Amino acid sequence: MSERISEAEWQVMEVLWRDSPLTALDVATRLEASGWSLATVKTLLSRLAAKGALATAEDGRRYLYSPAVDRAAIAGGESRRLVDRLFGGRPAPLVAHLAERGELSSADIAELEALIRELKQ
Amino acid sequence: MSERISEAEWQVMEVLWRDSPLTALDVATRLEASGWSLATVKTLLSRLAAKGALATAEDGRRYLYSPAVDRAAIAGGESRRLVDRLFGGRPAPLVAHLAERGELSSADIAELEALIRELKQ
DNA sequence: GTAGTCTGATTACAGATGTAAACGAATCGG
DNA sequence: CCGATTCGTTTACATCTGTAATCAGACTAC
Repeated sequence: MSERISEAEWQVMEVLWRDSPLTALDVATRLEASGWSLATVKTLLSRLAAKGALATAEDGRRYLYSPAVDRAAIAGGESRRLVDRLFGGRPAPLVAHLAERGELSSADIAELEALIRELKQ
Repeated sequence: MSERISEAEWQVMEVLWRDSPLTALDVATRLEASGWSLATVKTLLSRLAAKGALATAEDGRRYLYSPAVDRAAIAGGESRRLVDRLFGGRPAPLVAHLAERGELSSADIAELEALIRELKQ
C-alpha cells in the first residue's frame, strides 16, 4: 500500500530489488555490513510484508521474499516529498545545494545536462 | 547541533526562517493551516530549542524564538541523505524521477538549464 | 524417535515523533 | 487585591523505528 518505508527497511528492500526472491537468511547475509542480527532482519522483513511492500511465497516451512512495490514509484514519491518540504516543490534549488556542497561530479553534471536537453523537447 | 529535525519541526523552522524572532503565539498563528493546537506548537518549539535548532531571547516572561541553524545547511544535508539513500548518491536519477512524474514545469527546466550552464564552467 | 536446528511469530523495550492536556508562576484588568 | 489570562514546563500517550531475544512448531540427523 502507500505506507512509508523507513530507512532501515529501505536497505532491506534494496537487497530484494537487486535480487529476489530470497530467504530471510539470504537477505541477512547480504546485509552483513549493516551489523544487524538475523533477528533484526526478520523483524524488518515482517514489517515490510505486513505493510504490503513485500510478497511472500511459501517454500516448505520458510518464505521467499520478493518486492511487491516498484522501486521507482517509491523513490519518486520520496523525492517529491523532500523537494516539496525543503524547497517548496522546486527541484533546481536542490540541485544547486548539491552543487554548492561539491556533491556533483562532472559526470553528474553531464548526466543532468543530457537529461535537461531531453526534457526540453 | 547535528540532531535531525523532524517533518513537523521543519514546518515550525520554516516559519522562523521566514520571519524572526517570534513568540510562540505568533508562530502558532502562522501555522493555523496546520491545524495544530497552540500546545502542540509549544512542544515543537521546546524540542527545537532543546536540540539547539532555535535560540531563545527572553522578552519579559516569554521567549522570542529565532533560528540557530542555517536553513541551507540543513536542507543540503537532508538532500544529500536522500540522494545517497535512494539514488546511490547520483542526483540525475532524482531529477529524472521528478521529470517522469511530471513534477517539472517548464520554468523548473529552464532554471535547471541555467544552473547547469553555470556549473559547467 | 529424540535432541538439535531452522523458521516465522510473538514479545520487548528504548528513543523519536505527533499531538496535546494539565500545571504552576507571573501578570493584567478592574 | 483577585480572578482571568498568558507563558513556559511537565506530563501523557499512542505510533513508529531500531534493534533484538524468545518461543513454538517443524524438520533433520542420528
